[in-house]
Amino acid sequence: MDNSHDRPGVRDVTLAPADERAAADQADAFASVRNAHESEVAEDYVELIAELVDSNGEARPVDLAERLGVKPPTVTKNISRLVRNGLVRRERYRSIFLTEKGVALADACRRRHRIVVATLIALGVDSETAERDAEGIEHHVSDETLVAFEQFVTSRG
Amino acid sequence: MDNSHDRPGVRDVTLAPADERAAADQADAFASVRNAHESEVAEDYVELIAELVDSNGEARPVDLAERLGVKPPTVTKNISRLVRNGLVRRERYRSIFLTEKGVALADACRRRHRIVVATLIALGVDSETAERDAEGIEHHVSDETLVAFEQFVTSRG
DNA sequence: TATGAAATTTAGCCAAGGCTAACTCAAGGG
DNA sequence: CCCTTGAGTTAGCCTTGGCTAAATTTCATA
Ligand SMILES: [Mn+2]
Ligand SMILES: [Mn+2]
Ligand SMILES: [Mn+2]
Ligand SMILES: [Mn+2]
Repeated sequence: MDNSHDRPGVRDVTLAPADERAAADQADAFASVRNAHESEVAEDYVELIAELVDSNGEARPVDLAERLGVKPPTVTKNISRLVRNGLVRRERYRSIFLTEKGVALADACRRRHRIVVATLIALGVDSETAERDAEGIEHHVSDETLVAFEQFVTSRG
Repeated sequence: MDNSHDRPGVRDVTLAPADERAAADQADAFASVRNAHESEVAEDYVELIAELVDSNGEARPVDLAERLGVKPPTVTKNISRLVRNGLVRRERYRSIFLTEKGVALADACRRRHRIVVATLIALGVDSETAERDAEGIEHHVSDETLVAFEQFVTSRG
């Protein structure tokens, strides 16, 4: 299929690698998703810790576990990773608090969460479903897409 | 802390269970996300297998690996799970094909994928970013949200 | 202040989904 | 017809993030 006349200036040479390019782009997209997965737990935890600190003055593992729908040992294990990554501070058998880095991440996540929920609602999704879907969607919304969402929700009262 | 008797209006009766309700809803949302994660690989694989069969007449593990950005042994292992779940058919050292169940899932996933991409583009996201973000977002879009997306993209030419 | 309940952590299990190294198989060219 | 080469698989490793059971610690209160 010779379509070199379709795009003057673009030679057939581009055709063979076009497939490879597409494959590479697709691989990149999948890699991005896998990458996002690695940050998901961290993001949800710091977001939730920030919420609990705001409303309760502290974030207890037992409350995190209840809100996340997991068992306390799971929280302990995941918190250890957050400590390793410098996102939270912990004293044994006591509550958990965010480091500065953790606060920064939490703020960004909360903002993104709100914008995603607002966008879904603006698109006609009911608020319960919006909240539920947003919890997963948020982690895959790039900065650029977030800007588009923001534009959309603000540009309509 | 038993304050069940000093109730000047709403405070105690509604607040205590309201919190639990909110916590339970939140836990449900997180559980949904974890659940979606378990289907993600299956969805991406059958979607990709369908695409490869359409364009190449067959889906070879080596091509799946290239498109997914993973190594061949990873594909082999994941395909084994898909076989276990009745989504694909395989003869050793040969190509992979979808079962009826796999075709059904692939069709649904491809449709959803297209709608999510179209929605992002309609919201002003450029098509590369839309494609990239959609690869992750799609798995967290509920049926109801998908309907809203569909409405949105069709109701604007 | 002693004790028991609740919270937290530890230990040890599991499945998913990545990887590399090494092996097996299929197929085409010489 | 063999042999090389590339595709596919197997074996075995790792991390993540779930779980249960059991140990440990804190804290309220009797
Ligand atoms: Mn989330
Ligand atoms: Mn969130
Ligand atoms: Mn996907
Ligand atoms: Mn997809």
